[in-house]
Amino acid sequence: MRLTLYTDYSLRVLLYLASREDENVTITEIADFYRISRNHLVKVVHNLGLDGYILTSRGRHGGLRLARPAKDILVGELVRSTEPDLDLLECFNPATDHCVISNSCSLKAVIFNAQAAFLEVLDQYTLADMAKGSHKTISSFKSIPVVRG
Amino acid sequence: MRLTLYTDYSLRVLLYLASREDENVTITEIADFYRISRNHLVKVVHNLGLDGYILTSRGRHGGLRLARPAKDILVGELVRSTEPDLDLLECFNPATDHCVISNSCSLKAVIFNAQAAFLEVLDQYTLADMAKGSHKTISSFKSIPVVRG
DNA sequence: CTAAACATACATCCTGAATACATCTTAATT
DNA sequence: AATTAAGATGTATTCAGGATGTATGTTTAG
Repeated sequence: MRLTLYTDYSLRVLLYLASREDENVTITEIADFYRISRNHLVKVVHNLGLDGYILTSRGRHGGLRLARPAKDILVGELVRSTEPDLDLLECFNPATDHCVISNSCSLKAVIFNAQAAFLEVLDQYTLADMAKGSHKTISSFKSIPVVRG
Repeated sequence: MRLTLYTDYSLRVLLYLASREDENVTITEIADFYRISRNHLVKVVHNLGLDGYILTSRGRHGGLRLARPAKDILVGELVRSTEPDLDLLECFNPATDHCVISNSCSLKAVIFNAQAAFLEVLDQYTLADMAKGSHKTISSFKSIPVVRG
């Protein structure tokens, strides 16, 4: 159970852009900052563009910027759109389901509920929340209050 | 973001055993019932034994049975012990963390919170809850009430 | 002693994520 | 018009880990 680097990078790109709202930032700058593969970032950025999260411009002085205000982008929304596979169990998808007790099994519903809770928490935070808190060290993971503004 | 078949099979084995409490059941019987790889199940079962979920006995008339009452086994507990990797982001684990902003990043905490919510839901269900409901078709995934007995 | 069961260690296959590479298109600058 | 700096796009390769298979050992009832 792990999110792909793809989703991780997507979040980081948006986080970076949020800290530079209304500026043009290049892929190279972001890759250098995080010290991650530029090649991989290229695709991440490309798809963020296709999904409408960022505006890209080619040519000299081109680059990226957020297409929407950071406070209007929910973390959960992004995760849903970048994570390639959200089927925690194969029976979530009729096309991949081979379980013989699938249609009388309560396990599926329970795991699905848990996933819904997971995404609900992510939907309580906006990109702006993240960017704001990004320079405050988190001392404990046990309980982080939801703060909006 | 998906659970391994390993976890899936672990849950199914326990579910099967719960429906046959205090009987000895063989790996072959379970593999045949679910029509899944017996070889894979062998390892699943072996580790369920090591983790104290089931009692195994060799030799003729050997087999498996639950080591504890089904009502005392939480789904969340099992998932935690069978899922090989619960690090949703690489920064969750200092050994794999390469993120340069890791110690000032609020993203980690948010994802961690979401995961906690996920596991909390799973902790609201026991194996007995699952087994009981296993012959009742779930009509909708949207909201399943927690029912205890 | 034998057959039926789990125990255990390797070996292999396969998928998909991660990464690299090459080429194209666009747009600002000169 | 040429150059250059940016993203767009498709293909290829690498690699890890999950899924599965094979073989052999060990235990125990009959």
